[in-house]
Amino acid sequence: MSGGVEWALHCCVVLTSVDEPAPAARLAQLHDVSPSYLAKQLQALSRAGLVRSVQGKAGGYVLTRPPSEITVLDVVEAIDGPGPAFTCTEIRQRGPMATPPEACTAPCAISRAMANAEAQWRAALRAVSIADLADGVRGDYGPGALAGIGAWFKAADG
Amino acid sequence: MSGGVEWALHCCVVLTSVDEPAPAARLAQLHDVSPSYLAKQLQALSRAGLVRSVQGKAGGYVLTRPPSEITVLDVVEAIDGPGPAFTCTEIRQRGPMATPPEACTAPCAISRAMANAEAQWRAALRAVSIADLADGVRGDYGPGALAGIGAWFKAADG
DNA sequence: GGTACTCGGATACGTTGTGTCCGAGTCAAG
DNA sequence: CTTGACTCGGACACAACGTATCCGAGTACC
Repeated sequence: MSGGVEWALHCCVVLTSVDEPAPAARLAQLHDVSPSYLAKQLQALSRAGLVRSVQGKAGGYVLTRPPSEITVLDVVEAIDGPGPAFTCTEIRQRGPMATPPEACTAPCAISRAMANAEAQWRAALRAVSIADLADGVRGDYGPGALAGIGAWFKAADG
Repeated sequence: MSGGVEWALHCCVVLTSVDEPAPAARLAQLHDVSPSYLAKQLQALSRAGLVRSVQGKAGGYVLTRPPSEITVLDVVEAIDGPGPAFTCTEIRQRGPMATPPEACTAPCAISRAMANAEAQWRAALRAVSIADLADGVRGDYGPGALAGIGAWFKAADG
């Protein structure tokens, strides 16, 4: 899985606690990661419609929906792509003992098992929202953690 | 995910219906895939202890356990590696607003959500055995399908 | 003892992910 | 209205992993 997913999720949680647009460079400075590469991930979130970009002097990124309406699965699919990780090549239709195509209307047993497992995975990610993650952070480090980050964004530098 | 997982799973199902050792070249011929590359996957299965290789003139691969004792997860981990797909970089400990290390005894909320989803995925794969896959194939194409493949292995050519 | 067949690891190639850069567009200020 | 500076957006190199291949070591059979 792409490592940029972690960055994108952290950025979404941070965007929960800031009301003004947050520039990509500032988010990169906060997490101490490559600004150029983080910009790429935020562009992907923008294409997926999860965040909205405002340009100009005081521009940046803002969430398009309330955090409770954005699931972790949305972010993962925006970065890694919506396609399933396992792709069936239909090798059962190849070779000397190939299964005839008329018998291949339904996916094979292997494909079904993998698809079912991925469905479970997606369901678990769909059940968690960005708001839930923010609540988890508050529960771990206290309510002041996210508030402090929100205040840091307004300050000149860190 | 590595595409070789599909090949390995198909090979394990086929090995269910053959009692004599099956050479890698023959399995590749059956599936119409690259013999050299399939050999690499079978070597991975051998290292994981799922199959045992017998050398010599009538050599090949055989399952080390009954098919009901080999799970799909075992095969996936043997090919793709046992490590989790999502790896937490602990970026919360970096940057100007870094979380102090003494507060990072437990994984962060994001890491927990991803780990939970992967646990669901693994559980689904662990619940399906190679014997279950073979039963599914028999249910789809009739009992003669796997038996025919077993007979094909004894024949001279296909 | 010879032979032919098998696996096993070491070796190139291609694609995807990673990281970076500069230009187009836009809002704010003067 | 002009200027300016800051923002995003897409296009451009680099690296790592997955893909594909080959030849040598070992073994059972003849």
